[in-house]
Amino acid sequence: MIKITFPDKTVREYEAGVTGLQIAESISPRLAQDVLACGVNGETTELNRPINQDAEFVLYKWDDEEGKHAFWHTSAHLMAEALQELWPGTQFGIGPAIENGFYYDVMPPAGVTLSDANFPEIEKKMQELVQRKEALVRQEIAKNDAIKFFAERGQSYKNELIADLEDGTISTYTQGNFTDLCRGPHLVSTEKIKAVKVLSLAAAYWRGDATRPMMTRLYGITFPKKKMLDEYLVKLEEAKKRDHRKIGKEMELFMFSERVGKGLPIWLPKGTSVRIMLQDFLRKIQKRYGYQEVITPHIGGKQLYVTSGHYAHYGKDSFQPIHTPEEGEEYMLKPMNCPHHCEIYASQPRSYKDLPLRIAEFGTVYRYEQSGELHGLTRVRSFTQDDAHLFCRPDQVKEEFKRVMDIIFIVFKALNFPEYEAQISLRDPNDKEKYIGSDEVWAEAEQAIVDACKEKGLKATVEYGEAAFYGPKLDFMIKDALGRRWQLGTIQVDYNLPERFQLEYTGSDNEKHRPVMIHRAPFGSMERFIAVLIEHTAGQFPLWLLPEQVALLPISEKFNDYAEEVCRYLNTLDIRATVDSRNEKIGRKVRDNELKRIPYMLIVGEKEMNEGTVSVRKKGEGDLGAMKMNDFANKIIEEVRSMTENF
RNA sequence: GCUGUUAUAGCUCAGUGGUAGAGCACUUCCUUGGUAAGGAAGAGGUCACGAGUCCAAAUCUCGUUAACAGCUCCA
Repeated sequence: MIKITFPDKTVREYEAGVTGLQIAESISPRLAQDVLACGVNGETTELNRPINQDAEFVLYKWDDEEGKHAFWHTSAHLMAEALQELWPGTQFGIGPAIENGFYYDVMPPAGVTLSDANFPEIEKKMQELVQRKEALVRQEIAKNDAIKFFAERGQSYKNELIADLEDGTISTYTQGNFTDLCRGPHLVSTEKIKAVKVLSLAAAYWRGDATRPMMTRLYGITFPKKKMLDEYLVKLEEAKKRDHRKIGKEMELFMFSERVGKGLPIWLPKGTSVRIMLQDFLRKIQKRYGYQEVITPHIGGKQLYVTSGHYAHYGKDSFQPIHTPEEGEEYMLKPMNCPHHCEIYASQPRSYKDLPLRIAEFGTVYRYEQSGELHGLTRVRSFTQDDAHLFCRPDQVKEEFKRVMDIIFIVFKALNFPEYEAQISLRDPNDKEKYIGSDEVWAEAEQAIVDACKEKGLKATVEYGEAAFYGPKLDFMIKDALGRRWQLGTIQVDYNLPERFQLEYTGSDNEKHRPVMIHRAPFGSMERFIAVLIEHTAGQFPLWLLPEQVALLPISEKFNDYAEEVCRYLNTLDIRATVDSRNEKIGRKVRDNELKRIPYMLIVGEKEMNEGTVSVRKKGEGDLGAMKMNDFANKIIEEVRSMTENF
């Protein structure tokens, strides 16, 4: 007998060799039906693998990441099986489960080109294969046998993968006639896959290497119930409606012009208004946290970037230098604000008593992003960072770091971004050559970040090898409407620039010391932040961010005067209201755009005029009925206050 | 940058070798005061740009530019 410990710490005894499925059956038949995979001592495995010794045990259903993962991973195999049947000779690369579904990189046989026209037949074949209720059979295989097996089937990509694996750790999974090199885990059989959809197709380099052949990547998603697929597809459609590029156009927030250039956003009046409100909001907080705002030029002498080291690193991959009529004079568009700020620091002698020095700037920078990378407002070639550089003593790093985290938390809270992810990026411990600075300072800085997160109770994933070459960092990520992750807030510790710019301060010991620099941007960039904000709110910004909070619609021109009067009254209370000029003639005509943008609409006619009231409609809530002007004004003031007072 | 797809009215799109289309939006007039009203009339397009094939190109071919999806990249 062996002891099986469940997550709630209860322990049950089973015969040695019991499988996860049998354990599930012993609890309830319903559970046995729903369960997809199980965890044994922290390792996710198949339900039919025997358990031979005492173990911590957990069952994974659809709602668990591990369950979904196994489900989609098996689905990837199913799709591969379908492709093999439809186009024999197809070579397979890798086919993992991803956040939403799975993909498989394949190389169709010569002469075959896959397109979305093939999706229906692939789906049909997958469904047909599901009907066969094939079991997935795991087999441990010796390296040489594996190589021979896949070589016989012409699967050279698989053999390249095997070459990197250690003998004794190699396994395959077979369902029907399809055998794949795979670590698992999988479903016991494909029969649970009830709904399949091939979503899209794209090219991807083999192993992400641009010098290697380009494979066809097929994305798909599957569900245990047909209804779930339908719901997912509806959700996808909904997400597309929230796309910031679409809403930005509709709301006239920003635009692009082919003649101005790709990746160069142009902020329209309404977008500019939102952006200024956001900047003012952050200014208010930064002032409280001891920041001083500066303004620096959009270009800098080439020597500035030679000094900073960016010229050597990125010179060729940036916008090229600007030349003046004078021979040999070169300027570069600034790709970041740090060097300018370093010059500010260096402009006068600094004492330890002056530190930390916090220099902030809404600095517009220009980066030559590859053309295929450009994406709405989230990836552009000219953007404005809500940048700041903190120059501090080494012993102040942790404290400053925590203060920056506070600001980021305030921002996320004020804008209602509860679902951010935090990532600590540290050095690759095996490749210390890549990084600048001594082991000690790195260890110290990394520890400071980890400690700061711990002390602030922030859950962050740690990624090794993701640090910048000049220091470790903490990034905050938010997902857009389609679940793509974008980095917004960032805090980075930098030992490189102070060194390169020979920055110093005089310590209490009357000796010169080198300050530590912290780069930080709570929004990341105004462009990206607003893009994500649009997608999260579907364009319905918080009240305090809006260009106008209230639109007044007179039912007919007879009531214009009353509307104007109400408007003036609201304005005296600092409530931004306007009579919608498009509706002066006929009050009923309301443009979709106005309805999308403005949270409150007041409709006035004879009844209201006589009673001194307004008919209130709130976006998303509909008709709130007639309200006395005072009551309405108080309601708005209360609403705005409740959102802003905690900042 | 790479692979693929796309580009027609302000917006969403149809048109696939033979005189440029619809819905919404816009302008004017009529009707109606009530939350995306109805009717009539009208304006708006070198069909992204440049070459080529053809009697004839929005349509076919090539190139350019831009956008979209994915890959690679992101100081």
